[in-house]
Amino acid sequence: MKTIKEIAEAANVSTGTVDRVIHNRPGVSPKTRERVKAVLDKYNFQKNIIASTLAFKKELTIATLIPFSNSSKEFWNEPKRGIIVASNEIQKYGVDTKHYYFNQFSPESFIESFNKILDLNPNAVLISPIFYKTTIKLIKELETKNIPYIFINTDIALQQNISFIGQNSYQSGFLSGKILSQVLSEEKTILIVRSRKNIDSHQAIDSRIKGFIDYNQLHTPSRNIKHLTIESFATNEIKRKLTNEFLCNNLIKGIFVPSSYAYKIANVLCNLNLKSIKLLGYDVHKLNIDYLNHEIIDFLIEQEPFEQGYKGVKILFEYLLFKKKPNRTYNSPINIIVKENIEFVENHSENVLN
Amino acid sequence: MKTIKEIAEAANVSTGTVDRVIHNRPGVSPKTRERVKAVLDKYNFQKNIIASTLAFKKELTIATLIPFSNSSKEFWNEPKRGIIVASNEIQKYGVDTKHYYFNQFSPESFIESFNKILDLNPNAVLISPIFYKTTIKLIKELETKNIPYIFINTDIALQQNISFIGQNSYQSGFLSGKILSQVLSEEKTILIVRSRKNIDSHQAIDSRIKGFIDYNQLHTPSRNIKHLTIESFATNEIKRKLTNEFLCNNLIKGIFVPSSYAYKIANVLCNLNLKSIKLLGYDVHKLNIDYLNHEIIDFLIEQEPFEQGYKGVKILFEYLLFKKKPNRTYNSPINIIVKENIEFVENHSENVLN
DNA sequence: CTGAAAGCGCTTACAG
DNA sequence: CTGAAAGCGCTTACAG
Repeated sequence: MKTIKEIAEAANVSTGTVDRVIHNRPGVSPKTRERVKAVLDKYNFQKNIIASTLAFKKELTIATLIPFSNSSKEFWNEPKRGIIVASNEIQKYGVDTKHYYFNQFSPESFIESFNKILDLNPNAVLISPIFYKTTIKLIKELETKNIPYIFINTDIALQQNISFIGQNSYQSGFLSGKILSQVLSEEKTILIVRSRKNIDSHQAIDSRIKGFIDYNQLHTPSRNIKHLTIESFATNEIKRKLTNEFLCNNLIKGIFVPSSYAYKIANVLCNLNLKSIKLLGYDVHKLNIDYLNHEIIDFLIEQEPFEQGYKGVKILFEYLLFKKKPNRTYNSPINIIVKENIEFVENHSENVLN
Repeated sequence: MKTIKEIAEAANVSTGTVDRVIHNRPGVSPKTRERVKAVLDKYNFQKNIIASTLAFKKELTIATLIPFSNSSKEFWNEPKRGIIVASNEIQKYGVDTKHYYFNQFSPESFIESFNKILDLNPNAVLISPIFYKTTIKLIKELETKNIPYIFINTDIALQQNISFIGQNSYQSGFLSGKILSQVLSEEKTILIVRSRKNIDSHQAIDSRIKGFIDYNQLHTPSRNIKHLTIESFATNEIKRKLTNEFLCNNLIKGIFVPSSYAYKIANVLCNLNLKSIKLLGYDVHKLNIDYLNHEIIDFLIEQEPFEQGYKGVKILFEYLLFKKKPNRTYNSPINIIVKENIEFVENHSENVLN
């Protein structure tokens, strides 16, 4: 491995000039630039990143923006933990991180935090773009400022984000359709429960439902699928509406909840003593885990949210420091979690490297 | 963050002395040592690892020892890839890696490669200790030389390995029991197929079978479970023996293969036109994937083998450079893979960060 | 036992 | 446009 000094000697210039060429900085005559480039290429020069970060004193800053979680029981606590762990790792290499949060049910709070990031003027941004229209509008600011950004968890097509890390929602719904079809014969009815809140914000929910329905149309076409929309996830409302459903239709043997709120349904099923209903939901967090362990919730679909946060920060870090171009998409796995493997869900407990 | 220079000033010594104290090197009077330590503690000094690795020119070497894989289709190709990716990452920080392989059916080849590692005299070793007795014997050499080592994939209790990364085999068998029980009612017979080859080497296989049987005893106690042992995984032998089984016992509706060779059984099931048999095996590799996509294999249990190799190297790296003590055990997840989520298995395709 | 100084491979004012 | 030199924060011979 050649050093800058050796390159400089070979090209008959000073190390300062080599540095200018390597980083495409101005102040080098075209002729010299070409000569140095040729030597650089000849030896396939790779700069020593250790020496580089030691000498480079300007701090790099990465900003992150995800929904806040009130407690470790919630879904968003995992991406948050991934972000924090990655941040601690890259701190050693002189990269600073600032974390911003927003209320996942309030576009206004998203805007507010986003503006703080614009004021900070970081070198790169990680965003969970839950609000479609709001994001589209705000993201332009990053683009005019030439700040690279990455999306996690939710993707928004046609943006200039350098990468996306998250699950293929349609396919996860399709898989959910298969799982319930394996345990419920075709004459059993399945109920899909969603909330209005979700309708406004998460496109992911739509895709999950579409995948679920498509699976059934393909493989169990005669299955009856019913839909239930609730205003919120308030226990009373769920209880009343579910009771109605079961009175009208006692063929319902399975429930598909395409959001992280399966535990709310599970709670009501316990109440109504309907524990044999097969219940499939999304996301591994404390509230869901409790019902999974009692097999009120039978299946959870998991997407390694810790990894989404962790990988997102790491990708930005390598992009900034090593100019490493990431893939356009990193698909999170679609993991099937049941009582018997919940204990080993990645990074769920203290199973963390750093 | 204080620097060594600042600590030196505060303690009224030179930076060399501070360095000696930090690294517990000899040549410092007890009195001075205490004084410096006090200042170090007072400011909670953390050394700048960047500057440290730049100045530290002695190369660190990590050796790895896993079964070789002839092609990217085999299981061991994934831990190998994880090891390579991690090795490339830590190369930047001046850590060298040497990779050794052995034939997973030949203890002799294990010994041969192990001896090469002893000759190399590396700073740390990653091992997949497939052969119980052989490992026990050889590992002592590492201990007398005071070389730290880590196990991946297979654990051997009571050794001085600093960490183990792998799946809980018993629990994975228990989960397999549940999966087949969900899709096969209790009166259906299940066949467990294992090979002699495995009996000699893998304790993991025993644990998987035990877990599988325990689940059934607990939840479907009246289920009939049959055992079939084959000498090798030669197609002809499998075909003959399976034919016998199905002639004698046409209640067999499920097969549990507690190794990565489910594709060999799948091949024969295709031949015999017994595609409706539910077949569950282990490990995601090309040969199994093909049968999973055609739903001849219905389920595969996966353990994120890429991650085992990757994490193993990273843990040794952090142990050597930052003196970071790893957990005793990192449990690999027990992932359920079916046709509908195979595409998104972690790191399966080019879904890799580095 | 202790310190002064050179050096690791880059980056960055500064001078010309 | 270009180079000489100082400096990033450690580590390591070397001298005393």
